[in-house]
Amino acid sequence: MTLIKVSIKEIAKKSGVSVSTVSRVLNNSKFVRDELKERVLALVEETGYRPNMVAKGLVEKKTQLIGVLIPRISNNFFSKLIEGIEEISQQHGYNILLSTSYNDTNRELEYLNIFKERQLDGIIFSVTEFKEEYNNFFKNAKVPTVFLGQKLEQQTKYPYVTIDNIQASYEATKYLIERRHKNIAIMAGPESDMATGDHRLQGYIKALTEAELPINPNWQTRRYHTIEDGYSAAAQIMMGSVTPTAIFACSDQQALGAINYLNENGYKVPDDISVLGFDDIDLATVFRPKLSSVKQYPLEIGATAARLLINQIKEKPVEKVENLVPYKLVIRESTKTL
Amino acid sequence: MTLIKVSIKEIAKKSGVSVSTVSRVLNNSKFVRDELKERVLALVEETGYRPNMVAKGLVEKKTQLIGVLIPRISNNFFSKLIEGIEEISQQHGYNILLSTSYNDTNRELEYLNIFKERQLDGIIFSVTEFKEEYNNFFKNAKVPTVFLGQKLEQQTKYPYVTIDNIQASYEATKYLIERRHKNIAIMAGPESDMATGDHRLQGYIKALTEAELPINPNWQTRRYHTIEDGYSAAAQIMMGSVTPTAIFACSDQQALGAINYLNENGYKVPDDISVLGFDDIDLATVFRPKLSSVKQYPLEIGATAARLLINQIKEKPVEKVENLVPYKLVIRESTKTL
DNA sequence: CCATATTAGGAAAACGTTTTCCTAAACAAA
DNA sequence: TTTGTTTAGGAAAACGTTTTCCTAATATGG
Repeated sequence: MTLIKVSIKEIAKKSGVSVSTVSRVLNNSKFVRDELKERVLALVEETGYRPNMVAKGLVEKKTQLIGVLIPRISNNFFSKLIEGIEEISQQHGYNILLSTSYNDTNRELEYLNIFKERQLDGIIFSVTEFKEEYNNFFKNAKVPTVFLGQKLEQQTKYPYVTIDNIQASYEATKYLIERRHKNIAIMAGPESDMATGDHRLQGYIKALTEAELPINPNWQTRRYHTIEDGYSAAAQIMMGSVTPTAIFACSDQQALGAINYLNENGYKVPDDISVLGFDDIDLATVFRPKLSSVKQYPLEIGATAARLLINQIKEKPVEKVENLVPYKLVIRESTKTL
Repeated sequence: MTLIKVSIKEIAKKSGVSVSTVSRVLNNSKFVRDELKERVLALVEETGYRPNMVAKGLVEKKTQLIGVLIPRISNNFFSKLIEGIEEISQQHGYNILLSTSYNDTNRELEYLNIFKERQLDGIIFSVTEFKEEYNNFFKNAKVPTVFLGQKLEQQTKYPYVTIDNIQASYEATKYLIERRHKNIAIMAGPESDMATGDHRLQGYIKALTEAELPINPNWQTRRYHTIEDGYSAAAQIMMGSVTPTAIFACSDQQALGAINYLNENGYKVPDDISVLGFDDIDLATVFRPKLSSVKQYPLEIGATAARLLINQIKEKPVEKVENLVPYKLVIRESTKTL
């Protein structure tokens, strides 16, 4: 801010009191006569003076700033997450410094170092993959931190918030099984993504195993959560001689890509094949057929993370390391009973 | 950051040089002997020392931080915008402080004041409506600023970046006219939104006028850019005795809502009625019919804004106040020739 | 009325940097 | 030699706050 000339000194001089007194008035200490208080306040009003938070931060050793590190912002799940984080943070007087990594390790580490240099009060870090390099940072810098999506390996002291991906996927698969599907494919997240890759795959396998259904590796794909990858994953799955009657896509993006592929290749959804998505994006209900999906509440996840972080910053004890946010299976038109 | 103990003083003491020398080494001034330089650098490496940017900011009077104020982040247009801003900012060593206002004036002003207190180096402000209150702030604080979407009233000194909404809407409407549509409705943004409300409406009227087509107020709605509002706007438009053969929706959200309404009420898109959207969201191609739309490049808009802002911060002269980013009419399946 | 406790408010230190101002050494020029 | 000019690097000021440490004045208790 180039031209914020007025400092606490001016206010002090013009109102004929000391700098300390102005500070006391501003931080409403009770030990100031009403007369002086009014004189100071009048000048603050008149000049439009606002305390310099950089200076304040330097002496108080806190910046009221929290760093949010996510893979990318233009993914609606993450932007809702941010919305939740921002809302709670703002209520508690914190602002957020936004950083996106595109899952690039160097960029992640770079931002973590920037967070350190900038003396941020806390970090919310969305991790998709265990990377050795993280541990090094968190071992040295004792910053209040909340992880999103999953915990960091061996990092038991920091809380994390996520949905129970294994259980959610288990329930979703079980739902399909209960609707008499026996040949169920899964389109999981990429290998690098533990939560939406490994974990959801685990839940799927658990449900199939429990129901004593065969597990067919040809019906498992690991791809990115994009429409294109959903499309190609569906193509791969439908290539075999035996085709599944249901596909469980681990994101709505993939589900939509899959439905596109299926429609283009003469399969009717859900008559020939059911498709179940994950996330329940806003647009799930405007598609035809309306998409069945495992609904997540990213706003709630973000808000929870922010609350946990602020508690840590205020040095309240960490109550729970694992914080699970609910999810909900929403059945619409893209799945049917066999 | 609670436990970043090591400061420049420690480094100075341990390496047996003065604080000034350490600072000089860190900012690679040439007037330091190689021997000392190496000693200092070794200690920096060993201790993992990182300069405190808060202190640095205080003396240098710059924070390397830019404030971004947008209506909401969970709208894909804005999150892409941020992506563009972040990319450029990061390349130039700036971080971004993210603030969302939900178009609430008080919240906007609150954030502007926070930007001031935090001594931000610059502001990118997405404005949808002219509000008197803004001028007051920008009159007093001479901060580098770039406006997004449109200029601030009478605020000629600050650059703004946007697409030419009037022209884009004019061309879109003209396209429909050329396809022999004579009865064309428009679903514009809310009254409060100049750019996607007023401006696009103006372009539409201009095209109709030029083609000497009648302008029917019953075929103009002003609603929010949501699926629901698109749905109800379509309902309103289709209520009259004469129905249009084409609807120009000023957002894809509204277009999708409209298509939903139309489908549910027995109209086929595009056979009975054409629908043209705006924005060209990622999902435009996965809908059936694939959505025709006026494509915007929010990433480019964000990047441009960031570049303009950084130029201002570096005190380069403002070259152009109005900065127009291209758009493109993308015709797919939801519009057809009569 | 005196001793003591409380209150009001100023001076100055502290926060962690950069930068200005010096001084001393080294070197070049006369 | 002497003088002047670079160069290297330390001491200290400055940035704008909060907070600690004082001191003086006032209030309280016996």
